[in-house]
Amino acid sequence: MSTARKPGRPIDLDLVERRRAAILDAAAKLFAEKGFAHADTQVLADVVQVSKGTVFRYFPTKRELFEASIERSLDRLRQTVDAAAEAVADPLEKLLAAMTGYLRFFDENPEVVELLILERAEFKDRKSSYFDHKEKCSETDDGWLLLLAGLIADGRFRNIPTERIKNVLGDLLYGTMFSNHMSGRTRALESQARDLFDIVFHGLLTDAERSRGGIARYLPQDAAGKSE
Amino acid sequence: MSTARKPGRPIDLDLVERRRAAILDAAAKLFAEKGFAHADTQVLADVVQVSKGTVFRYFPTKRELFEASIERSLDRLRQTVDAAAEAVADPLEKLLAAMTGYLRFFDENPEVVELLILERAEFKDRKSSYFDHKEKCSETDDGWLLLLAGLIADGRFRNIPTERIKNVLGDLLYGTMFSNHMSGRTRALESQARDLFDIVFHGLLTDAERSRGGIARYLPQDAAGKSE
Amino acid sequence: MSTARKPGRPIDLDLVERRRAAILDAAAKLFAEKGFAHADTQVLADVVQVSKGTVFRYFPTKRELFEASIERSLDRLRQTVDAAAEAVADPLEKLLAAMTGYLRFFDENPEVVELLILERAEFKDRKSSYFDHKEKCSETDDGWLLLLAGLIADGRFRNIPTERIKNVLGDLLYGTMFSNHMSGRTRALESQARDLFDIVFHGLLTDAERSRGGIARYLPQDAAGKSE
Amino acid sequence: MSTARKPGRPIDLDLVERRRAAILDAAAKLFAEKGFAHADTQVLADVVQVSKGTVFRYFPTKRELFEASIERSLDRLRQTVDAAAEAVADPLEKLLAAMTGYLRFFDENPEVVELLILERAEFKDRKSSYFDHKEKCSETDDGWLLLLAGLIADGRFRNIPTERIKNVLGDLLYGTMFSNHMSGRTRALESQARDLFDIVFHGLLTDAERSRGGIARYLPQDAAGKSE
DNA sequence: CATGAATGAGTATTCATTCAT
DNA sequence: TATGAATGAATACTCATTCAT
Repeated sequence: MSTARKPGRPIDLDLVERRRAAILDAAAKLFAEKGFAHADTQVLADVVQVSKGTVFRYFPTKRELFEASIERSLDRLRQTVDAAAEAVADPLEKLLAAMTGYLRFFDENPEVVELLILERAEFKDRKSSYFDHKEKCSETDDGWLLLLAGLIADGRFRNIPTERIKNVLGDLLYGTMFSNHMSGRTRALESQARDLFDIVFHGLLTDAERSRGGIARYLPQDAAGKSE
Repeated sequence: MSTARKPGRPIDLDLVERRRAAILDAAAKLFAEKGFAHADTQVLADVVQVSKGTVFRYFPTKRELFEASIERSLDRLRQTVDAAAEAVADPLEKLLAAMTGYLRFFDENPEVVELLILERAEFKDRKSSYFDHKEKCSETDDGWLLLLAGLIADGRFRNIPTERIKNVLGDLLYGTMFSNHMSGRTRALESQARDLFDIVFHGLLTDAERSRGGIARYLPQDAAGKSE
Repeated sequence: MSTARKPGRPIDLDLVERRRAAILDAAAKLFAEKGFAHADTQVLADVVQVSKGTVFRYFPTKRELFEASIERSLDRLRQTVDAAAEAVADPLEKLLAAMTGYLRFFDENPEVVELLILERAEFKDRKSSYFDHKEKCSETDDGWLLLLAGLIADGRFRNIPTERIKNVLGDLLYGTMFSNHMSGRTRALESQARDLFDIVFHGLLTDAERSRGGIARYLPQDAAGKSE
Repeated sequence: MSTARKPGRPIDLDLVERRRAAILDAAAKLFAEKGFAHADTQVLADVVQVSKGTVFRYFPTKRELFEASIERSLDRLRQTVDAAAEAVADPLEKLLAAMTGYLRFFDENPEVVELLILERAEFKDRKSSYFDHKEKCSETDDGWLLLLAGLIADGRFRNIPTERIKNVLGDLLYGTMFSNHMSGRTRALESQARDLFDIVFHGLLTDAERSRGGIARYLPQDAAGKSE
């Protein structure tokens, strides 16, 4: 186990990792294209140029293969979004960059959307990997909540509970992403993002309407939201 | 020989309609619970208390059965939303009521969300019934666009292209609905809706930040949103 | 039961017969086209413009319907052949006419060949209607044997057992008919018949070869045929 | 790494061939007995003592299994006939041997007749394998036509177009074979063959009748056969 | 008598998973 | 460790036949 090489055929530990990745990538594409049930492991094996037996050595069941490929995709999503956010310094700009990065990731990796759909379609028992992943990240890293809190403290965001902001933004992005994918929307991503951000950041109401009391007046119970 | 009555057993048209509905309702629940492939037509027949043959008399293929059950669900969604909107007169209130109605429908009929997911998972070739339905309704009835235009004309909504508003609100609701369903969120629907509306109608930014120029300053190109 | 008409709606006894015939004719075509299993009684009912129930009133099972339609076809075959034979007086000419009539019948009614094939394919237990029919006719009417005997007595045919002649001619026609149908042969029927008759009536051998002893010399055992 | 030997379980090519043959033979018998539709693949698998899955590994569809089993039978027919013909030297004797071999093959392998019938009954779209096979063999090998031409040149056969002779003999055998099978004829094959050959080689007519002009006088048009 | 809605038996095919080599 | 042959569970769909009206 040391760095000292043993005689004979070297054990290519790296091969294992490369092969695992190759299998997962091919699996993601195959699942996305064919659906879970119709994705034939034989086809997968052919694509990766290993035998079916080998695929099952790496992933003992088709389901585990599927879960692993979704996990890998979500890791890449997180990395992409984080990278986009880290490229800028200003908190608000960071938020915008992250949101755009999120939409762009799914735009460029449409098979990941399919995986999310398939997971729910096939494994209703299991909690969605997407939300599971999201939750886990939140537990270990409340960076976005801090960022939102900072924006509020700086007087740039209205005083809305940060958790709530996070939820609404998350839902908006999630829905936009799905919507884009499933409806076949083809608008340029950047332009679409700007329109969306304009509305959610500035709100739909005019200043006049807001000063008149905003939507609170129309909501069934007046225990509505009290902000700012 | 006088009347148009043909010989033989008369047809009970009402029974046909009732049975069709019973099959579709049972099918929706079964599909939602088991997924498309694992929903056994024999089980369905047993539930509805008819023979398998009868099920296939009504719907010649499992797929057609599925599509019909989704169609029926979407019709019910539309009716629910329309009814909610028509209960109030003020345009803004109408909009809020419709949005709440939408979320409530899926909250009360969670199997419909499953159907939407299943449809995409199984029939990637077919355009999503949801968006198809949406599109068809838009073609024949641009009521919501008119309502939005009215709100803008009245100075209550900022001057944003109505189509864009509709898209963003649609995506927000779509995402929230999915999100609620898949993440198992359990918040009271009314409370959640109010929080969501607060953000999207009033915006996230403070008045101070808005008067400073809003988010336009942070967006990659300044062709951003021009409001009010 | 007399010719005296009773009051009220007349019972159209003829209708029964006409309908029976219509069903059988349509059935023959349908069976021939689709095969036994794939011939749908519903389709048959639609064609004849009666209900499925009515079809089953006339023929209690699909199989009986099939047998009846084959029986009807074979009756028509017999009539056709008999008519052709009766049109001429000379015995040899009669024979030739009958054989030509046989081939022409199947040429003009190809669906009958299909029925013969289907019967064997589906009902291996039952004796072939064709041979059954042939046998029955032979029992009641040995006209062809008499005719052959006459030809021999007249010194026109070689002295071969008439039963044997009948068998060989029967097999030759049966095979030619099947062969024509299944291989899609398109030669004009008359020309083909003449070629065939030439060989079977005159034989393949030259006079020289015959006078040398014919084929008897080449046959395994010399108990061969002793003719003339 | 030196030899071409791949890792993993080696392939037993011989087993594959033996198993293929076993499946085809069992299939031929099963089809012949039950008919195409009623031949259950599970039963076949049980007979061959493999799993149903294995049967489908060898033949992806029931139909392909059927076609392969018919093909195998026709290959065996050809071999049998060729072997019978090659056992003798004299052309005429060769012809007689081949014809007898043909009849004997079907006598000893009655299931092959059933396969031919089933093929037509089930797959009306496909050209009959029998005639297809026959055609293919004729294309590559006109041995029989040459043999007939030789017999004519030698003054043993009348001068009839060889193609025509081949057709008539083919039809006669085909019909005799079917006839034997379907009518349940039980005569000793050799005896039957001799009777048949006697007629077709020597003809039905007496010398006297032939010298009087043969059948040409009785045929509708006198463009009949001109022989010898 | 006629109708046609309802029944339910019968079967090819796919593909994850195992395991002998 | 890699291979790929073998396994067998699981399921939509058709259509003859029945029978209530």
